[in-house]
Amino acid sequence: MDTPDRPRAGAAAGFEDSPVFNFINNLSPIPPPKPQDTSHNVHLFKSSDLAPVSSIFASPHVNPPKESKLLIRDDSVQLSQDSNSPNSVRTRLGSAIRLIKCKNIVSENCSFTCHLNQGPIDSSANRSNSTSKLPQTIQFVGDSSECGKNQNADGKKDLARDQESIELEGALLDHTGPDKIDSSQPGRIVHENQQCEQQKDGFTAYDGDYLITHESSMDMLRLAPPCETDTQLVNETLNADNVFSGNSLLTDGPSGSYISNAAHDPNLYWDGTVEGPTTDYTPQLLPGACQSQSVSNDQICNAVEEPSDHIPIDQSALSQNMRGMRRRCLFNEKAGAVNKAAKKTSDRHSANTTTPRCKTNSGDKPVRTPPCALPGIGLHLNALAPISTDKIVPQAAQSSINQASNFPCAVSSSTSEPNIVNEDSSQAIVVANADESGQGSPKKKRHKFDDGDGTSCKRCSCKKSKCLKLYCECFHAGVFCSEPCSCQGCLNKPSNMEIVLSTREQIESRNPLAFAPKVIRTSEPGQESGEYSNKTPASARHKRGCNCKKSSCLKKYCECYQGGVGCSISCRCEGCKNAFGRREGLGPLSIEEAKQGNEENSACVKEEKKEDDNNQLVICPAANPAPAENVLTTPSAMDIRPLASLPPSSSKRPRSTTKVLGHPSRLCNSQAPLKTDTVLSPFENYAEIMFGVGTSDSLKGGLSPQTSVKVVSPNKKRVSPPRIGTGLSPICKSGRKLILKSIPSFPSLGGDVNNADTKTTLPAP
DNA sequence: GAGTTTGAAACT
DNA sequence: CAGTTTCAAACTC
Repeated sequence: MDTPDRPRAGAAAGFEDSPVFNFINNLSPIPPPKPQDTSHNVHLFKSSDLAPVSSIFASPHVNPPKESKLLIRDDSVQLSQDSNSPNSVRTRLGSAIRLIKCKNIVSENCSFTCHLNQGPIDSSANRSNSTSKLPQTIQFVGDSSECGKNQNADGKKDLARDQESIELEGALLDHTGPDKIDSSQPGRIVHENQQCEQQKDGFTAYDGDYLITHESSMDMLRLAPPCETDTQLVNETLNADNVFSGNSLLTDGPSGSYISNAAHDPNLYWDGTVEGPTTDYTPQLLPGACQSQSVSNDQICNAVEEPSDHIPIDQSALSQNMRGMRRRCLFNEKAGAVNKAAKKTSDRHSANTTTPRCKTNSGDKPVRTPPCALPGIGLHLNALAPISTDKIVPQAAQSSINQASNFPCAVSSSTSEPNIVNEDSSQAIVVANADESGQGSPKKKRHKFDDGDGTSCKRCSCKKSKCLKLYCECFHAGVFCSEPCSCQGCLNKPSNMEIVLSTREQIESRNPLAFAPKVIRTSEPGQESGEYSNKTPASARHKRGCNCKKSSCLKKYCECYQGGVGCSISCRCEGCKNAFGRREGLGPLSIEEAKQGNEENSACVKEEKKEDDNNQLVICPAANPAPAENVLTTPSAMDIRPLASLPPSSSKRPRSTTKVLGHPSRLCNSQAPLKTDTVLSPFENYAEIMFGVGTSDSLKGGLSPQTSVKVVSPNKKRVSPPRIGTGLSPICKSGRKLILKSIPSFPSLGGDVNNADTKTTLPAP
């Protein structure tokens, strides 16, 4: 390909002249020696495997439970200079970090030419000549008209379109170790501008990377077999820094692992796997040589699981990769099913690649993939299962937010801060994948996937609301719907970000508290277990109180009960028997009463048994509706409630280790006017998805319970928590939200002066 | 799994 | 703001 201007690694230059090199150049790619390894790989653009573009577009990336972790491989992502570009948007969906050049994503003519090198080059070189295949060329020609939409003169992009573009790009760019083409070779995508040199370490040896460059001068991406046309490409694959012996270059690495280095030029590396429509790609910026290294999950898996398959790994090269390796390994470990899951998912994906997974009918459930969490949106996501707060890629999120919010993309690439891929989110996704096999009823899924994390998919089953109303838990929670959802005609997808955001704004305008968490509770397990002496957690609070009539606040119909908090003055319930605390001077429930109430839920009984004697102290937090002051000043009172007393099967919100969204009590409202402490931004979770759930360094330390205490001081001295833009309280989510200030929301709530402290660089709306 | 109940959300 | 309708989750069978 046409990359005359690309700098070449010095080593590569010298190597170029070597006879071996020439020989290699003359060699045709050979198919991967070990097809069985392909199970870990995703199909690469086989034309048959390629889903319709629409399908690709249709697949959101948030909360993608089905997305194999192979897709989540951007262990290290760094902002490049490109990220500074207004056009550059990094989104983090699910665990994947995506650097997106919005503008350049799709070329004007929207055509992609992909040259796929199917065969790895055998390091032994001698054997390479046997079964060579010609590189496949795949061209995608999109609707130019639509493509044009992406590039509005005013710079405003159709968000959805961008999303599509992103996804499309991701799909195209994601290189894969296609099972069919090259099982072991995760392709490598290189942004056209990249002058970076990509190389594979000896460990991966395989040089069958797929280089994708923009075909057009601007935006086109091309997959080209490095060995094919031009020796330059091969040379590029050689990294001066790396010990890249000619042999290694030729070495066929079954694992197909590769590491791309941007030794010379901070350029974008589009590093991802292509897996049909759901493929998640991970563009990576490699600002520094050898600093950014990415190892695909499957590669790692292979390395870990199937060492025997690998050619002896060059230690030095391996060492370079160790970080990524370890991380991924750790990831795998956490995943529990780890490698197995990975394999399964990989296999599944492989199988899936041949089948269009997206349904176009509104009635049909579109295939969703993170941030969810995720994740995918994943993100989330969907994904996004338990996302650790400490590992996030805020920049990406910011970019996403900006884009979504029509904010000027002002992502600062200056962020030297290494973007840490949210391993946990990845993990979550993996777990989700593992669970994927057990797709049962929505309820089962709900419980199964429910991590209690507000960022995880709520597994809604909306039919008429299109998941754009508060009826939809996902929407309400601020997460994109994802695979586990059984909703119909869902519009709560990253691809519809504009709609989603606008709808949210609309709802918010009607009711600023609409998206406020129903219950806010500390996420500290210890706190919930009555460990309140030192750690006074943020109290569970009522947002607005329930209005129960028949349930007597003893069932999950009752928000309060569901949130594991007692009813408060703000409630309008009748015959309140809330085990967690009755409304209005009803006085604390006796243990018996509480138990009785809990026992109405069978699940609750078990937990009741777990309660220790301390329960008596704990049970009635809200029972005595303390004066507002008390509530504010003695937040711990409500927190005292034993974990056991939580609504048992309240699989969704109340979880010991997870934050519970709750109602800011009226008291809170009155006194602390819901200023952020009690209200989460409606966009918060979306932001989390995109941001990767709050992850500022400050947060990495994790907000200790003490932090929460600071926010709501028992001394009545209110320490304004860093208010995150939209009423985001550190209390709410263990400090995961600090980065969300940029998110426009809750204007009414925004009285907090702390807003000025926005950590994000995004301009407020 | 289908139908019912429930209460929040949305609507008027 | 109150009353009604709509909606989806929770619940029951």
